[in-house]
Amino acid sequence: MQRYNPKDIEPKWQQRWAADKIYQAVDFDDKPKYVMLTEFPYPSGTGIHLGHAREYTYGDIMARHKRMQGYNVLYPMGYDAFGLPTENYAIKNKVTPQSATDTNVANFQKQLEQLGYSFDWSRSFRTSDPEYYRWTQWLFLKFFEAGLAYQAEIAINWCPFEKTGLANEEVVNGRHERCDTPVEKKLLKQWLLRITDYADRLIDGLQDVDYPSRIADQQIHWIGRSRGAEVSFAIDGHDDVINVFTTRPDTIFGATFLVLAPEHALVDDIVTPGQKAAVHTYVKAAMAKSDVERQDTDRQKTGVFTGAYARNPATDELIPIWVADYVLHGYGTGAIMAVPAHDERDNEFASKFELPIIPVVAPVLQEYVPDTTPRPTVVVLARDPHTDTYCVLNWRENTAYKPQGIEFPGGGIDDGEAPEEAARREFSEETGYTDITIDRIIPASTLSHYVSEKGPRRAVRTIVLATVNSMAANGVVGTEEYEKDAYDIQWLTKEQIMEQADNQWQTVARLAFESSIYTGEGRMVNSGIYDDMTTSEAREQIVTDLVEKGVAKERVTYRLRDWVFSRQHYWGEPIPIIHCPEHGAVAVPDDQLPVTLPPVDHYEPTDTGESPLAAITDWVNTTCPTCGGPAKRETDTMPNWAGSSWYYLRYFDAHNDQAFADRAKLNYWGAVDMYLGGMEHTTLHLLYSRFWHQFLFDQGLLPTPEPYVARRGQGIVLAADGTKMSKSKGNIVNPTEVIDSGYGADALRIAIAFLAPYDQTTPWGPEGVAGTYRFLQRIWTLVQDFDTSAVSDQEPPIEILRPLHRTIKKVSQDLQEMSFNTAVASLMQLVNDLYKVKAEVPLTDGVWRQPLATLVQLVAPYAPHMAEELWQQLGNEGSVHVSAWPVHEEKYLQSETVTIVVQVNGKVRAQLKLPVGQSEADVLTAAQAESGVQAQLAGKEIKKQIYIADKLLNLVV
RNA sequence: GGGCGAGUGGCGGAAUUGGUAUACGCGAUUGACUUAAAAUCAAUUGGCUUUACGGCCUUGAGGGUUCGAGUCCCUCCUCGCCCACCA
Repeated sequence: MQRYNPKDIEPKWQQRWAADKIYQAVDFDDKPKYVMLTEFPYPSGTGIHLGHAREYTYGDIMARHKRMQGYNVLYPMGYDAFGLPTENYAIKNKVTPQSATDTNVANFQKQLEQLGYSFDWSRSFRTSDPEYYRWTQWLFLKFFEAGLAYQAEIAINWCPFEKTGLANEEVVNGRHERCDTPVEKKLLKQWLLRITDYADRLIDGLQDVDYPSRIADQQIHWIGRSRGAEVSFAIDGHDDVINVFTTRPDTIFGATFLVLAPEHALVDDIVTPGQKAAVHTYVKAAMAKSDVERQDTDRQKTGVFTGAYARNPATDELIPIWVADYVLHGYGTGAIMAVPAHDERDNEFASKFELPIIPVVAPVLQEYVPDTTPRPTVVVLARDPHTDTYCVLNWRENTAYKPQGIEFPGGGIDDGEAPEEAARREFSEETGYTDITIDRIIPASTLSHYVSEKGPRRAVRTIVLATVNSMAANGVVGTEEYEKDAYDIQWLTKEQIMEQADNQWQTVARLAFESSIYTGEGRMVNSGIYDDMTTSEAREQIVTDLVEKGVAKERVTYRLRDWVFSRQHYWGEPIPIIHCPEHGAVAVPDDQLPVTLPPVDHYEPTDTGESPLAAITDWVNTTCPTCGGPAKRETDTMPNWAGSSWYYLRYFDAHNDQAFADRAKLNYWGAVDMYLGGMEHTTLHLLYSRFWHQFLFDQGLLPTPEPYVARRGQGIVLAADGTKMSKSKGNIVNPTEVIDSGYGADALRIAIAFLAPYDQTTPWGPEGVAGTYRFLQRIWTLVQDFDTSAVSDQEPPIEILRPLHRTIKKVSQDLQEMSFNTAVASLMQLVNDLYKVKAEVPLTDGVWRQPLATLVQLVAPYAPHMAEELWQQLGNEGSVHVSAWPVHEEKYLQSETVTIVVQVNGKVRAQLKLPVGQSEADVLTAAQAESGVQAQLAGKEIKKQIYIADKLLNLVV
């Protein structure tokens, strides 16, 4: 008998599999194809970590399962080798990036092979191979030819640490996502890709693919499509107009001022002489601020008046034009109409600079009666400062017009009366208190309907906040007949009010207490002919009317910006463009691709915003492909995301030197069937590669509109203490060390699979591997104890077949759902069951042969080395990894007896082991015979019984 | 501040989608083997209570629907991730 020693077994089979090429995918095979893709790694100097192992182990399990199910599986692997980390590593270690990449890739390769993954290594490549980036450059030129790659001098995000421009997607909270350096603005001539042209396609395409809603939602949100209107405001005494974008044209009657971004082109034109200095100072200061400073939402609003006015096209009133940095230059038109009553930012700004606030949308608090005349009313929230309580009327019982419970005092505003006067009058009439100070008025802030003696009526309520100065009261409580003795005056805290008030009064209280402004839907007030319309009706009608007047158009805007595609670094694909004084930017012709990186001594980035390539004059100076005259090469390189935007396509035809991939092979392999990767790439790599793919599809270069049929994101592996693994904390788990410590790759793979659901972030318990190693050993022992020479023509007993087939079913189902942890649990359960059976049926009996072989097949995707070894020991031909996946038979799952749970009043009182298919009456009789049930039924009458066949009987007494 | 997700033993986590809560593993305890330890095998392991049979409680907190709720509904608390002045 051999001991289970992974150190012997694992390298042996790794070599054998490579020699036999059993994992090589076959182009144009008759079997159905399946492309299992995991994100290729960046070959850093630190080697692979547990996060890589988790991703590739899941992918490998699925790939192996599909292969055994008879698919022509392509499970490829390569290296995303261009980019700053390698360049930095090379600078630090005084080597070239090329040789640093060679070293790191060799290290990665060794580690990945050690884990026994079934990659088809024959299709591997690095994005930094000239044979590969030749095609990255070729594809870039397709964008260039289509006008989707363009140069522009814009203020871009600049990372001062890595000395390069960045894409919008690489900036998180104003910092570079990779190195956490605060990002600066820098005016540079940049290459950009027009990803915004694909904004709609990138959203709509998500309907045809199987992505988790989390990922799809995040992409949709990132693209940020808003439908609204662009409205022109005429500048007073000026020929120009200011265009603003708004999603709420219904609120235009409440637009009391305009705000321009500091960068807005019209700022200089419209500023009045008196304001020139102030505006200039403000704009200069705003430009100098970093993104971190400008995006700090805790910061107070700042701004300055331009002295100019514009005419609100709805009200025809003149409204002031301000400049403020809370309006972003890059979004919409860089100018807004401010509606301080219904937008929190505008409200904050208006409050600070004392600009008028006019509410135009009122929330509808109660069932609404539109065909009655609205009646202006006040509602008074009067506070006693000594007790911090508010005065309410508590109605004693339901009357014809008032429900029982609390409300705030108040009533109708008489003709010619100001809201403030009405508030004083009503409050004193209803409560007897007379000495109050009015603090704040929230005009026309809610709409509701009520029933009076005159029938249903409608109230537009103005909320009045007041302070009670003295508790002296005149004793008059209610002047109307129906009010007399009908309510009590109470003083309640905010909390008590929120607890006791109905929805209507709660909303009133919330508006008053939180001074929150209403941003939701409702009905129009203070909006001329649009009054009483719902906000959505008004939205449509106002836009229609403004379009007719020629001052507005419907418009869609996006949060997404064009992709800044230039990097000022050495270690990337040179952008294949030649600048000619005569012909401008000219594409490098096909036959001159690739534009290779020149070997250089110094490739440190510069502070000037120029690539280090610019200093290599030999390389830079060239001739124009169009006229042959002297010209210069583009010296910027592509971002790290370029090579990874199409790499999966190259696996379909990795060594083609005539095309990025052969069309027939692209047609055969089609789209990636399952793409597993990290959540952090959702708005970067995943979005970028969908963009490239959609564009290439439109160019007729690809057969499918979307690159990935399905996408899943694996969770992060944390350190044992629940914190993130990091180099600085020294708590990184190295997969190689786990393997070398004696547990082997198989035990590690199962520990990963068993850890948690695949998409869950979870801590790594180092003891887990000890447990899975033990599990493997138990399987190993079963096969060692089996007499491999024993034969039997008998069918194995049902005690073996039932758990076996139950497990085949469960494991197959779980693999389908990627529930790897429960699949492993059920395999462990099976082994436990078999250990019990071996006491009855000795392992020397030949009936064990088939069940053991099946067990080995079931664990093969998880523990490929041990499974292969045992498969051979059991005398099977060929590799277990190309054997046919077992299929369960229902007949073995059926049992003659079932356990029926007996509940009394929903509590379990007994369990009955009964033959299948008993009648309800028989089950009841059997249940009543149980002592535990009898005790509960004693002296009681069964009122109701619920019976679920072969499962449960619940008696209600 | 907004969006999404999650709270189950000492720990990682199960639960057929409304029907025996705590599968499987780790850890712990005990026994067998051993001079001993490791390894292995066998057993116990949610809490309180009872000599025992048993009883009571338990899925973040509180309420609701139901014969029956970890699962559905409402209110609240906590944590994680993503986004964050996007008009």
